[in-house]
Parts: sequence; C-alpha cells; structure tokens
Amino acid sequence: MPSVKEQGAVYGNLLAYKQYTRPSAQRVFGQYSFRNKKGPKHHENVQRLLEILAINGKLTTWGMAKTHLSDTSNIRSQEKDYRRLLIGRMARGKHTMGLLDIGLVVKDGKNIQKAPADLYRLSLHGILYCLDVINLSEKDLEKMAEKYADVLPQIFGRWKYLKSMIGSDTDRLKTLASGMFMDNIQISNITALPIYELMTYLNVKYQNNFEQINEEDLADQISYWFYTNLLIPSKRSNTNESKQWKKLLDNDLALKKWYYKFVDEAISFYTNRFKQIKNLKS
DNA sequence: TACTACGAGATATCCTCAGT
DNA sequence: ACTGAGGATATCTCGTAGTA
Repeated sequence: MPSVKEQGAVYGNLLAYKQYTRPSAQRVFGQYSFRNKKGPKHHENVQRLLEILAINGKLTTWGMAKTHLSDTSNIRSQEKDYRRLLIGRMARGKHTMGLLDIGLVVKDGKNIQKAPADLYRLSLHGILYCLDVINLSEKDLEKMAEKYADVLPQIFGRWKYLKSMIGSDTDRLKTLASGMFMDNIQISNITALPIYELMTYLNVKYQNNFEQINEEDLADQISYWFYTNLLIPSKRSNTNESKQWKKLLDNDLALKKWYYKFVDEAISFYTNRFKQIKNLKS
C-alpha cells in the first residue's frame, strides 16, 4: 500500500470517519444520492465520479472520462473537471476542498504507459461514503467489492463467500457507513456475547489513530467491527446467529485466525485491567 | 532501411468570466 | 463566495508518414 505521502490524502480511524469525514463529506458532497433527490450540481458531479471509481477501481483522470465518453475533446474537458473535483481548487487565495482533501479518494500508483500519471481510487472512507450515500445496485456493489478486494481483504476479499453464507447481512457494512453501532452502550445486553466489550476494545485499540491511520490498520478496524457486529442478532431472523457465525469462520480458517487474534488481544486487555483492581483488594 | 518530424493521445497547471 | 465552463499552454509518449 502506498504511504500517506504517496496517497496524497490523510484520513483517520473509524471515529474520525464518524466525527469528521462523514459530516464533512455530507456537507460538501451531499447527504443523499442525486438519483434520489436533486441537489446542487456539484454533489451530482462528485457522486458520479465516486461511482466511476467504485465500479472501475484505479483510474487516471483521463480513464475516468473515457468510461462514458468517446470524443477526444469531450474527454479532454471532462478530464479537467474530474481533476478539479479530486484536488479542489484555488479561488481568491482560498482553497476549496476536493475529494483528496476530505480523504475519500487516494492516489495509488502511477500509470506509466505514457507520461507518468496518477492513478486514483476510493479510500476506505470513500468506500464507506459510497455505501452510506450513493445507492449502488447489488451488481455495482459486487463490482466494487471485486475492485477493492485488496484494500479491504477480510470483507471485500471474500465477498462471494460472505454472500453465500450470510446473504443480505453483508448490508451491515452500511450500518457502519452510516456511523451507527460504534460506541453504543445499548448493545451491552443484547446477548451474552461480549459484543460491547469487543466494540469498546476496538475503539481503544485504534484510539491513537484519530488524526491518521495507515490503510491496513483501518481495513482491520472496519473488518473487526463487521465480524463483531455480525454477532448481534438481527430482528428479522430467528436463526441461531452464533451458530451461523461459527460456521462462517470455521469454513475459512485464515479468517478465523485473524479474527481471534483480535479477540485474544481484547481478552488480555480486560484481564490485565481486572487484575489491577483485584491487586488493590489484597 | 534507418531516421525524424509530426500528429494524436494523455496529463497537468493556470487563468478568465459568467451565473447564482 | 463558490461553482461551471472552458481557453491557453506545456510536457510527455507513441505510432507512423514521409524523408534522407
């Protein structure tokens, strides 16, 4: 994965997504899909660009324009528009935010077929924003999962498998994208499982990364959240959630190993803390 | 045949002006 | 103040038509 400097964008952990990125993006780029409700043209332009990146993965600005245009002069002017939306613009000495400034899009490598040109793709925050705001069809969502499999390996990397095992429960990722179920104490007594404790530890684990986090760590944080959230019983089904969940992990040992590393970390975190208070007793 | 000049495709910056 | 639209310009690559 490219470094922060190479990515040309800075983003923080999930809390930063909830408290900063999501509100900022909604203010500047829209709270709802332009397809559902007509808003400013700017929102539509940005959302169309995000859709292109969601469906196609890494592209140069020229490549983005080429996805829906064939005439060279049209491509040329469209390409400039996309660039402007990506990097923002200067007017009267003031910089207005582009998609890179907010952190929804990052640079990922260069296209060197011709003169070296930046390749752009969605960041994890950008993926979440798309899930939250842009109404991607199931088909497009599948394409996004395929194109971003290496960015979010534990979820998008096994999307088909997840679909086959848990079906529409993959939509829980949209719950995260909408900023819910991250620090809710309400989940503490839903089941006997320590969901609340795991979610709390998840926030603790990455608490120093509010300002900045590297992509692999954020992908882990999102994925830990996702698999922990899957343990929360859904209202509509009566099926035994934890049984299904166990099956999901048992059929994918790499996934299981990865997830339980997190569980073990959480256990030792809490064990140590309780040890401290016990020590005060004797 | 080897070489070069040129056009087209691509990428990148900066600037102006109009509309709301 | 912000956005849309687009002009001007520079640079780089590559294929090829035309030339030495």
